[in-house]
Amino acid sequence: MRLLIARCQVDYAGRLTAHLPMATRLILVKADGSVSIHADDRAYKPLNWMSPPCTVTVRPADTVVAPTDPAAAGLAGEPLTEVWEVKGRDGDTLLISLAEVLHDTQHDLGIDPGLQKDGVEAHLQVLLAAHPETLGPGWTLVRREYPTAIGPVDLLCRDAEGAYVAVEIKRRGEIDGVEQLTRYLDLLNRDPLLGSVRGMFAAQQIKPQARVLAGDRGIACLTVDYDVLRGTDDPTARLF
Amino acid sequence: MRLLIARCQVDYAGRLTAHLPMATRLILVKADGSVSIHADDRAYKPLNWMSPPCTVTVRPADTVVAPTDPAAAGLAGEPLTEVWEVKGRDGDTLLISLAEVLHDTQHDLGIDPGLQKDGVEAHLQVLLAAHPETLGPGWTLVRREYPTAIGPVDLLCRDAEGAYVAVEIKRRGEIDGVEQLTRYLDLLNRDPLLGSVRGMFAAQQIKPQARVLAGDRGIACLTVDYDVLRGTDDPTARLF
DNA sequence: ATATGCATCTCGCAG
DNA sequence: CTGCGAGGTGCATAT
Repeated sequence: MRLLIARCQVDYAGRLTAHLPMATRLILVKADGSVSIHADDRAYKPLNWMSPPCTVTVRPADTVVAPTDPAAAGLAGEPLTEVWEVKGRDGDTLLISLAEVLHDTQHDLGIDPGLQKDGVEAHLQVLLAAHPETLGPGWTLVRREYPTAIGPVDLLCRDAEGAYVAVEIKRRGEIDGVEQLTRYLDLLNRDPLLGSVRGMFAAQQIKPQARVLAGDRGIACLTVDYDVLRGTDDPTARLF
Repeated sequence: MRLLIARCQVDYAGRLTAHLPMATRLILVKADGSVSIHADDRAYKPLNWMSPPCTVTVRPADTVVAPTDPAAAGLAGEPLTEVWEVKGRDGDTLLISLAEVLHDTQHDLGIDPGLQKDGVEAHLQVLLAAHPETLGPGWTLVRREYPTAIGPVDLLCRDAEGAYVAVEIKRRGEIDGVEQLTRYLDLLNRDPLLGSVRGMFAAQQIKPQARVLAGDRGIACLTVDYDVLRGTDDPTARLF
């Protein structure tokens, strides 16, 4: 990993065109060849970047600064040291015009062992599939990821009376999740083998608007307490 | 901006729990107080991060390594130098356990002048508004951002026969865009002044599923060639 | 390979 | 402040 602190101007041309005026920024060049440019704020998003795979071509500034060169616009005579041309797989380009390099170091990090996650939607689905009685007394699971023409329903269950219920699971229940479940229900209710299929929207938190929309469409809502569900968890059913 | 290269272990607890085993990584501490941890690959996404506003508390390692401390798990006796506790506004925490600092520099970058963009959906809308005949022969524009109770329709047009057409514009046409247009059409068709309003879904690319759903609802689809449209563009209509 | 959906999404805008 | 949509979304998974 190479760390540069430099005065630079950046021009991106690809799915959009974007321009960063000359200023001091951090430039990260990683071992996979990717490049990103960071300002001194925002933890997550770089100002500009090029995802791997990409290639970096470095040229002395005087060979590229020409009247038609986009990098020449707005420089107002500030001398450049180098111009980097970063090319992505889709032909998009990042032109980094370096005026002054204040810091330049290289570091060998090795491969990262990677992130271990817990608590995402997949895990919620596993837990609810293992404990369908959480959804309603006497409920049983038909199957997880029940297939339809427009994608799988998270859970298909039967209630105590044997009627089918399609369950959509989200970490955060919002309006688009209700829309999604509605589409599934439209399809499932055309299947004569299932008969009438009800819907249930299960999430750790459900936003008021989503709850109203669900109610308007006859879809039941259930807020799930992840920690409680986890407490009833069979250790052999764990994802990790 | 502070740049650290360090052997570290990271534990996040918030909207999910996540764990990074001990390894050498880049730690970025920015002027706004935000913290991010990068591996030597991926241009865009950090392994872990804490968005501002957040606070960093640094403590000597021996004051925090206890049997119940999550940072103590898996360390197998590797000596720590410091433990950083980063707390976010929602009570989420990032625990960074530093074992060895290989590089530590500080840099003053100043505020960034910021990014200038061009070519997004707004521009497509401007271009189509200037050339409604692209949508259909003899079509005219009623107005951009035609207001409804649930938000503005991108374009309201009249076709050659004078009938109203609501146009939803996306860069990439997907299923939720069709849902959005459907909601607008439901409302517009209740307005007796407009009479029957048809729908058109215009995008640079339209996904098969979105096309099928649109067809099922009697909504026309149009794929727009941005470059061709741009070629016919009146320069005075440019956004920038 | 493409397509579909999730994300600690982030970010900006409007009500 | 919340909701909603856009993003050069990135990213993993299933097809």
